[in-house]
Order: sequence, then C-alpha cells, then structure tokens
Amino acid sequence: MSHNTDSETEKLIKEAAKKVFFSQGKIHANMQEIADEAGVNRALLHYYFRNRERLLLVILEEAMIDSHQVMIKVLTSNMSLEDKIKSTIDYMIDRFIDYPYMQAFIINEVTNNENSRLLHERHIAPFFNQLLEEIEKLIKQNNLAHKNSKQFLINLMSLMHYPLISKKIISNIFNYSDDEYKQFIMDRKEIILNVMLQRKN
Amino acid sequence: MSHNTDSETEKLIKEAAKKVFFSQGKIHANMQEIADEAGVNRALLHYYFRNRERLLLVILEEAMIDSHQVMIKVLTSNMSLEDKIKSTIDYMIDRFIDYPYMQAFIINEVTNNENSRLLHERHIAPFFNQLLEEIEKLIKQNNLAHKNSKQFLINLMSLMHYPLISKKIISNIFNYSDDEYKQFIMDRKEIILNVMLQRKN
Amino acid sequence: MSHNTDSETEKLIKEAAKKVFFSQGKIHANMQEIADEAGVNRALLHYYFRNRERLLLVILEEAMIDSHQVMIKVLTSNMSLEDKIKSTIDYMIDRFIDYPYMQAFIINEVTNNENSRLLHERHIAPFFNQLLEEIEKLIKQNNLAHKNSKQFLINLMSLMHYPLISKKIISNIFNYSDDEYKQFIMDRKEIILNVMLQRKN
Amino acid sequence: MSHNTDSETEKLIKEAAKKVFFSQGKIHANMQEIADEAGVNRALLHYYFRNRERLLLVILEEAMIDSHQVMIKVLTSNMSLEDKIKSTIDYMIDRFIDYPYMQAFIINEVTNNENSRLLHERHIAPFFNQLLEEIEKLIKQNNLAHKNSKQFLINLMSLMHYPLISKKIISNIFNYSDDEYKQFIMDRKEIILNVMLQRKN
DNA sequence: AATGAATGAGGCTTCATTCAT
DNA sequence: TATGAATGAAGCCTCATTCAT
Repeated sequence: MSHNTDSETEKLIKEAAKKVFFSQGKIHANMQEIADEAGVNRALLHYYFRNRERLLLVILEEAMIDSHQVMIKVLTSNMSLEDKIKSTIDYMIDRFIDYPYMQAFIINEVTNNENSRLLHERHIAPFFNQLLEEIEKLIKQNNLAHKNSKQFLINLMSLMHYPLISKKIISNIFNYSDDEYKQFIMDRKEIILNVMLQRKN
Repeated sequence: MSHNTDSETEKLIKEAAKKVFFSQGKIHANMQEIADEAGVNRALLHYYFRNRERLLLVILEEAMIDSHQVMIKVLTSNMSLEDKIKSTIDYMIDRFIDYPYMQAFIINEVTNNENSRLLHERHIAPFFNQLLEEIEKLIKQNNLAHKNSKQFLINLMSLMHYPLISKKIISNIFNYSDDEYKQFIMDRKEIILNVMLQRKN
Repeated sequence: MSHNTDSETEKLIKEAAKKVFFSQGKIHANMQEIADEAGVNRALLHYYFRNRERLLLVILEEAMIDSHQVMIKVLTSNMSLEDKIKSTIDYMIDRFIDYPYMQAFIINEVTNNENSRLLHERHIAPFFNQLLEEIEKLIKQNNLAHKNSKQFLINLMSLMHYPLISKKIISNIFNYSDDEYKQFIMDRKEIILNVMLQRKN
Repeated sequence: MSHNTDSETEKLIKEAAKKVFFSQGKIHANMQEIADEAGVNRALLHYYFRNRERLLLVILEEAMIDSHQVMIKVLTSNMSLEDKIKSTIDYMIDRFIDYPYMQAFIINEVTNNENSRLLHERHIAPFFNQLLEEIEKLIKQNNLAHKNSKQFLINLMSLMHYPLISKKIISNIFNYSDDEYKQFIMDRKEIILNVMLQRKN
C-alpha cells in the first residue's frame, strides 16, 4: 500500500477492524483478516496497537464513545423528551445501519472481557442512569406500559439494536436483499417511536 | 466421571456445550473448555461429534428446535392470538432465562457459518412465515403501530431476546445482582405483552 | 518416532534439551532445535512442559541437583577433607565432561532469570555455606594461599568449570582434536588437586 | 540525544552494546535494548553496522584486542616472568571488573559463531602460543604442579575469568552486595598470584 | 546522520484433530 | 467407550532489517 503519513495508518487499521467486526460481524476474525482488510502487513497492527486485545479495546472504546455522542447530542438539546427519543432513534439508525454488528461486538466484549466491562462501566453506564428520572415522568404522565424507566430504556435499546444484530436472521426469514433489509430498518424509525410512546396508527 | 451407558455421554457433552455457550456466553470457547465442563477427555468430543463444527451444529439445531417447540405448543392451540402471544412470551422467558446467550449463539452462527444459515432457513424461517397472516389481522383490527406483521414479529423478538443477550450489559448499567436481573426479566413478561399490544397501564 | 509409554517421552525431551544446551552449548537454541534433537513434534514440548521457560527451569533444576548429588556423595563420606576434594574433582570431571556447557547454562540462567536465581538460592547456595568451616581449618593447617574458604571454593570451581566452558576456546588455541581436548581435561584431575592443595611436583 | 559529529555516535553505540553484553551480561539482548542503552533509534545501529552480527563481531574484536593489549603491555616488558604474571593479573582484574561478562560473551561467540572463532584464532591463539616456552621453564625451575605450560595458562585464565563470569552466582551464594563482591575480586589479585606460583602464606 | 514507518521471517504457543491402546 | 499421547496448522507476537524522508 502507499505509505501514509502521521497516524493515517493507525486510522486505516482501526477502520479495517471496525469493518470486519462491526460491518461484517466476523466476531472470530484474526489479525490477518484485519491486516488484509487494511491492506497492510500483519506486524504493523502490533506496531500500532501492541497486541490484539488492545486493538479491540481501542475500537470498542471508540464504538462506545460513538454511541454516547449520538445520544449526548440529542439529549442535551432543548427538545421535549418525546422529540429527543425520536431524534435518538433516527440518528442511531442512520449512524449504525452500516455497522449492524457493533452492538453485538460490544455485548460480546462486555460479557467475556473484564477490561471491556470496565470500559462500559466508565463510558456508558453513568450516562444511562442520568436519563432515568426524566423518563420516569414521561411514563407516569402517559401511563405507559413500560412500567419504569429502566424497562423503558431496555425496551428502546432492544427495538433499536436487535434488528441490526439480526441482519442475517431477518434476511434469512423474509428472504430480503440488502436493499430490502435496509428499507425494513428505515421503516422502523417511525415504528419504534410509536411503539415506545404507545401511539396507535 | 461415572461411566454413562449408551448415549448418556453424548447428552452430557451436549449439555456441557450448551452451558458454556448458552449459559455462560463464552462464544470463543474451545473444545477443552467444553470437555472440562463435561468432565470428560477432550478426544471424546471428537469421538461423538467428529469435529468442532458438527458439535456446534448439533446444539444449534437443538436450540432452534427448542425455540420452535415452545412456539408450536402455543400457536397450534385454540387460544386467541393475544393469548398465544402472551403464552409465547411467558414460555419463552421461563425456558430461556437460564440460557440467556442462546439467541446470541444462533445469531452469530447464522451470521458466520453457511451450514448454520441453512439450518435456520430450514427450521425457523418457514415457521415464521406461517404466522404472518394471522398477525396481520390483529394489527389491522387494533390499529397497532407495528405497521405490518414482519415488523411486529421482529419487535416481539427484540423485546424478548435482546435483554437476555444483554445480561452483562444490563447488570453493569443498573448494578444488578443475578437475582435482581432475574426479577427484571420476569417483570418483562407483562410489560412485553402490553407494549406489543399497546395496552396502557 | 516410535511411541514411548509413560513419561519416557518427557525424559527424551529433557535429554534432548540437555544435549543442545549442555553438550553443544547452543545457548540461543529454540524449541524447534530441541524438538529436532528429540525427534518429536514441537508442540509436544509444550504438551509436557507448557512453555519454554518451564522446560529450561526443569533441566536447570536437574542440572543443579546433579551437581549437588556429586558433591553430597563425596562430602558426606568418612574421607579426609583432602580425599573429599580429590574425589569431588574426579567425579565432577567424569560426570560433566560430556556436558561441558552445563555450568555456562547455569551461570547464564542465574544471571538473567530471576526464577533461576531463586532455584540456585534454594538448591546450591546453602550447600556451599555448610562447607566453609571445614575448609577454613584446612587452609589454616596448611597455610594455604587461598586465604579463606570462600576464595578456596571459588578457586576450586574456577579450575574445574572454566576449562569445560572454554572447550572451543582451548581447542582453538591449542589446535586440539576432541580426543586431545578430552585428555587435556582428564590430566587436570591431578593438577587441580595439587594446585588447590599447593603440592609441588 | 545530542547530535554527535563524525563517528562519535558509532562509539556511543559500541559502548552501549558493551555495557549491555559485557557489564550486564544480557546475552540475549536485542537491537532495541542496545539502542535504548545508547539513546538512539534502532535503525541507526543498522546504519553504522549493517546488521546485528557485524555489530557483535566489532565489539567482540575490540574485546579481544583489549585483552591482548593488556597482556602485550606487560609481557613485552623487561620484568621477570613472575612479575609479568603478577602485572597481568593486576591489570586484567582492574580493567575488566566493570565488564565481568566480557569473557562469557567471547566464549559464547567463539562456541557458536564460526566468524567469531576465526577472529579468535587470528587475534588470541597465536599470542598464547608464544608464551608457552617461557612458562615451561618457570614450571620446571619451580617444580610447579601445573605440569605443563598449557595447563598453567588455562589455570591462570580460569582463576582470573571464572569469578567474573560468575558474579551473580557468587553474590547469590555468599549474599554479597556489589561492593562486597568487588572487594572479593580485588582480594584475588594476590591470591591468584600465590596460587599460581604455589607460594604459601 | 537520524528517525518513524513498514515488512518478512521466525519464534512461541494454542488448538482441533488423530492415533494407539 | 474412553483416554493420554502426538501432530499439523494456525494464531499471536517479536525482531532484525529495510524504506522513505
């Protein structure tokens, strides 16, 4: 490959790793596959990230920060909570439709790697907890069936993330092409909002 | 371990594999870890299942059939659709709360292994499709926000499976003990039903 | 290779490692060279010894015990100290002429590896210290030039071990064949004793 | 590091290499460790010495010449042989107490590397042989127990070099601090001379 | 002269799998 | 049926070396 200056190569490698893990869902991918995707020598991955775990931690942390950013941008705005939720769903799906397996990667890492769990505890957990109170009000005001804010949040996450993770499953069941799957996901922006807020058609 | 007769050992190994993959979520588990869990020699796994892929395919197929059975039992009954859905949720959660990562395993296998995808196509996909029509009616009768039966089904799956897959994530965010997590999931039986059918509190 | 029963293979590997390190002096030898010498697969070395360091520690410990044994056998006998020293020299040279680089291996390991140093501290150091007193008397009775027992011991070790370690150096300087070198070493049995006890011809 | 002119850097690198190999005894040291010691970039070592083997050969040759010089200076003087030997011991110990592992390095190189052996054959071997005759006389005149000049020389080398090589071993056995070890070595100047010439206290 | 980036070769180790019993 | 021993392939990582600047 052409010689990149500065830390362009570092970025290149991270993008390659994200493509492999987040886009393609190859959870067992080895260093060679990532190097191939980046078009660089395998040893270069160690040059920049020392070892496999660190590379994974780096892209994991960036993935967490990405998720975080999306939500921060929306939730710190002046919108009503309902609009915030709507925007979150819209942004989230737009941003991660190309990285359908990102959440699966996060789940797997947090489940199996203590360092990853700590990262999650630091980056994501506190953020969630600060939302709970506001959501609690929304539920009570509208007598929503989610019962409490924690269940509400998990329901929201479920409806957003699961269909991404399940790309192949969904395509397999409904015999979807990539485009049909993408449309199916895009349609969900409205659906998720209405289901979450329990609005009927 | 005590000498088992017949295919007791085969079952023992399968149970061990399920424990490792479905209960513990160790998606990268190797043959040794499964053998250790079963308390048998590593070579014995090959004796019964020839190779790693076949062992995984076997427990994958059983997992699919299990899911299938749960739904069949309910859906071929005389209940109303609403009761069917309620029963499905109840059964599903009761049956798989001890195998929280089963669905993650299925998703990963279907995503990364062609043979697994074919298995899914054969066992699960046709079953889903036969539900669509009945659900379509329900949606129209109640003006449900899910819009169409496919989205309805995916929403249902999302709300059932995602919180199981995310056991560690949820426990990490809300600082849950195992018991608290379990209660959180049990509470969802009612919540999922109400959210799906858009009933308010 | 033919399949050995029990821990024959383990011994085989240890012997191979000793040959490589102690006989041939290949201090940089890798696992492949040892496996080749043993005529077994490289992975088998890990099967028996887990990793390189452990294999080296095992043969190091055996080398230390060997040295120890040689001296114990002699020094706990009823002989006069002079006879003990004579016997030690004789045994030592007979035993280790085929392992000329054993002492170099020990020195290098103790110098560069903390675990090896601890092994030395446990196995060898205490043994030496228990000799000091007896030697002290000998020196005084004979007005020996070694001055004190510690210097005496180090002189003895120097005269025994250095010419073994320096096999190639000596052969190179004096243009010795293997047989001539061996004779040169054998001649030293008497010389070392006389030099140590300061007897003249 | 500050920019050195000319071959100052070359010297710097050689000194670093000598420190690592001769002072610290790190026989497995890699290029990075030497570069770190010198405070320069790893690639610079290749710029000056092309490859690892050449760098090692260069410092090996300088080490041999150093040893050589020490002996030449003494042995070509007008002193009596006894005084020459005394001076050699004194000089040798003074010069190499800071490079205790130099001789170990030489031995190892000559043992394992043909080019190093050739260097030794060229630089050191002829020098030794020219001493033999003179020593032979000394032995006969004094009925020394060394029996012949070759054994005499090897005994002298053993008593000089082995305690240096064994720095860690000796410190470990006698629980010596660095200063105590140094004193132990300094005391040997007199001892070695007396033992070699078989003078009693 | 000096360095950061990049690479190929090789070393250690793990692992699925097979063999022999 | 069950297992300890053995192997080949592959994975991670290190390292000497080279490249480009």
